[in-house]
Amino acid sequence: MATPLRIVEVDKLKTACSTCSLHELCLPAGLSANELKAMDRMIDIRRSLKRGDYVFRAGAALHALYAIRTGFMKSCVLHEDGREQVAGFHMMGDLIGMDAIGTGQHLCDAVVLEDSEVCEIPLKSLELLSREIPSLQQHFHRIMSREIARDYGVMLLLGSMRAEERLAVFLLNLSQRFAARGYSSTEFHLRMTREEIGSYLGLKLETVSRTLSQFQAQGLIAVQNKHLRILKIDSLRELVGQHGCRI
Amino acid sequence: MATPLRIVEVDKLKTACSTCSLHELCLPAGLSANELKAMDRMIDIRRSLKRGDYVFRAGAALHALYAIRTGFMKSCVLHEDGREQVAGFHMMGDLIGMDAIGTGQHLCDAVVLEDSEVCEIPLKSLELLSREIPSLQQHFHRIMSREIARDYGVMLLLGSMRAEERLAVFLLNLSQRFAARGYSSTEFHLRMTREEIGSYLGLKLETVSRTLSQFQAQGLIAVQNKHLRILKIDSLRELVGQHGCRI
DNA sequence: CCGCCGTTTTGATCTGGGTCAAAACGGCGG
DNA sequence: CCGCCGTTTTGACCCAGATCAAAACGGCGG
Repeated sequence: MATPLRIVEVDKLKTACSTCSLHELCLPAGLSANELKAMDRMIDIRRSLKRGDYVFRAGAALHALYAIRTGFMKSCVLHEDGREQVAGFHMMGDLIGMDAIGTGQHLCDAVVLEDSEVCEIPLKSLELLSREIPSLQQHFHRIMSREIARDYGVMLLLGSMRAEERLAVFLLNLSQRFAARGYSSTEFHLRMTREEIGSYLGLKLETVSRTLSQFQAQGLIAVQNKHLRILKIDSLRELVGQHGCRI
Repeated sequence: MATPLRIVEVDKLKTACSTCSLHELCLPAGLSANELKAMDRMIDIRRSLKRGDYVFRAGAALHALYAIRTGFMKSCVLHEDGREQVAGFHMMGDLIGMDAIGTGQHLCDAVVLEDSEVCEIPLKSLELLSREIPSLQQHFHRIMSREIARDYGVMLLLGSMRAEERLAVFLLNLSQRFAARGYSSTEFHLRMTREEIGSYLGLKLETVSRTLSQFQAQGLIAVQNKHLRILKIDSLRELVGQHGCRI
């Protein structure tokens, strides 16, 4: 919170979607070889970011959307009094910055939690290209829609789940996203602090800590500091299912 | 909750964006006369809906997006156990159904709270036309983005505001939306029950009722049943500002 | 016009999670 | 390798809002 945060450092590097291992997960998913080349021409800046950097800040003008190549970040909306509400955690393959298209101004900070690389996608170019490539257009719409769907899930969580359910949903979501990226679904590092988890889930850090300890005592997980292992994923699912949701 | 809900009744009526009084608020905002005519060809079904009807239901396949011509509705995601979480309230000029583009399936119910008319916008046609009309493409993107931005606001509300702040935000938001549609910003009918307000705000209906009574006792508003008058809008704004947010 | 049923209000009491406090941990810079 | 500072854990206590209960209201169908 009180750590000094550097303004983003720009390393202009040539990027190529066509050679990127994420291109089946990221924006160009499903494009032909030729279409990928067109994407390559559009995305020509890659930025390297260090922990604590901002990708963009609330209030700043929208320059581009950002596709995450590697790393981990959070986006958070800020209270006037300095408190923050984490609106999401983002990892490789995710596209961020879409909140700014409506007004031309970002409404949240995007803060790097683990050294990252992002590809800059100028909105104008994306619009231009998606007029020419229907499957890109469709995929972009799907990505925005999925963000809306995710947000509905978070509302459900914040609006009507108890602390244990929230934590279980959070862990299952991380697990599933790591799995989709080829990592272990049962063992991973939490890149964020208990306070950031709490902010995301509408809980205080003490409650997050206590609930994790409780899950550990119940044999559902093993945590030590940021290292987490899911031992009984089905029990976690049941925990959510009991008073859970259908999404 | 236990009221029997009819499956939507379809009245196929010819619609024309070019003659619709909402076209500066709705999807075709900013289009030329010729472009409006193209929109007219795309939207050829208008549906009349009665209180209690569903525009679409969670799990149903996406057929079209719906632009609200008149009326009022809520969208809600459902728990397995039957409880519901209201994700939003929608009124004329709003576009609903965008949550379904990602998966092709709706993930919430859209329930009519006040007799309504909606225009069906087939997604395929919208995609086709927005490839031809850049300003339509841009406006559609802005609308999706604004939905994301709205969702972030709701997360902030649910994640870190107290009951009074939540209610104040809710009333101010309704006020502002009615004003944008040419209605009074200080006097309007609440189309939803206390329970639905509570669900949206992550509160119980008793808390909503108590907090409204409290606002009334403080002279901030006058409520009788569903009729609401805002007496001191600035005091409401302050209430939010104190521990409030910057969006 | 009456009766019924869903909605709203208000009161009394309870509790999940917040708050305050302090100790233990752990990673990084020197 | 040590010391420091941010993070995490755990305990004790508190309170905003939930829950339970019941009365008042109001609109609609007969």
